[in-house]
Amino acid sequence: MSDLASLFSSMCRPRSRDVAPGSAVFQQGDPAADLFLVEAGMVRLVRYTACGEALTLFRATPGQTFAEAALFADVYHCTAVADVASSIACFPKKELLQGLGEQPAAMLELTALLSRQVRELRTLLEIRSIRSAEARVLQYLHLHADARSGVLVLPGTMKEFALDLGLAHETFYRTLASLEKKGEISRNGRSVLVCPPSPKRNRP
Amino acid sequence: MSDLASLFSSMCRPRSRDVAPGSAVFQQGDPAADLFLVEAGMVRLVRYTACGEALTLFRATPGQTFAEAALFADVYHCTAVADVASSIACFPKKELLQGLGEQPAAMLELTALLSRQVRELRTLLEIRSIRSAEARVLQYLHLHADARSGVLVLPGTMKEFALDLGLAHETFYRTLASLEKKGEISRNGRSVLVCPPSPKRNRP
DNA sequence: GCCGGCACATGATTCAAATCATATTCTGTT
DNA sequence: AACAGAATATGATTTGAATCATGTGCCGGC
Repeated sequence: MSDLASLFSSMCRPRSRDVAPGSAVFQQGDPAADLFLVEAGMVRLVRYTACGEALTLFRATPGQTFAEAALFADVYHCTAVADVASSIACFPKKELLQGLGEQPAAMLELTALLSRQVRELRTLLEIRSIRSAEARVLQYLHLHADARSGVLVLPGTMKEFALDLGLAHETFYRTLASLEKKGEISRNGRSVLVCPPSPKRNRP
Repeated sequence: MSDLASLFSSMCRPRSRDVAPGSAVFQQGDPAADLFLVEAGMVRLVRYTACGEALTLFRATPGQTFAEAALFADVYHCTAVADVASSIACFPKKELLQGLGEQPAAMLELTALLSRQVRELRTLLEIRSIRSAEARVLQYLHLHADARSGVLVLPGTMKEFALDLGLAHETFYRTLASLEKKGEISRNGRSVLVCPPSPKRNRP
């Protein structure tokens, strides 16, 4: 989604690194030296509480960057572990900061990207507070479908997608089927057409 | 939370503006001219879909900024309405952009703030995907309580707080009571002490 | 000081989504 | 081509949070 990846790549050449399943990319408290991009596999960010419990904060999947906050911190504030064998690209923080300092345009672009991310995340949070599975899915579709055509091609697998929506995948399948039966959408595999007509009035 | 407010204030003097209940601060499609800070009341950001339905994207409460994305857009991408009489501060986008351009330090600070917001929002999303009310509340408390003392003073009313967690307020009251009975926490009004002992191992 | 409204609190009931189970299709691999 | 594994899909059952109801106590306005 976020094109932090290409922004980073434009400013420094990353090193590639393989991570064995179960091993850590970095530990909470380590000096923050690099930012990362998942190329394959999955990396989970966890924080350990005083109780010794592990709390998952974020799951980074291929194409996603993680530890962006390292740019502005001395040490990593959480631990990154790979549950499955993964491949990641490492961008040295120093080089990125230097690049940003020299290229105000890049800095501005980074700020714009982050700002867009904030907006997107807030939207996701708002969607998550919709109780009804049907309303939630419909809301998401409406917000993300192409405004003109009403078409949306679901990125990744539907299973992952359901997880992003905060639904069990079974519920997601059922909901899509139900929406299609009601004529709210029509589907063709991963491609969904959101039906525009029937203007309703609801102001929650 | 976010100190975008003070950053903005340091760079330009805002105009204050009162908004009548039910009226709009700006409309989707209007030229993006200002960023805003809620001083009193509440402003709701909504987007209208092709179907004519209104979708709430975000609720800004006193102290929160909204339409920050206006910095990087030509037009507002959503509509801002006040359901109750509200008072807002308006920061001209032009002045902010100029200020940021002249003060690289301020730009860097803005970037850091946004980066922190992204992290916080991701954490909230991760918390929201925890099904069990008890686990969800406990997770939140662990993440936000003071690391040393384990103390957390709930901001705002408990009702609002429950909403942030994505729970019905009744469920939140019950959950707190249940956690206290189990000895996981102890409470004194809005001040909660998270009990640190009993190290457990769970890696979801 | 009285009253209205709201936060706080808890009990009873409902209901929708999670879960468990099972089957089919698809995809990639040997 | 045969196979394993995973995604897709749907049915049956359970569960736990939402909802409805009701009550208490606190605070601000009159």
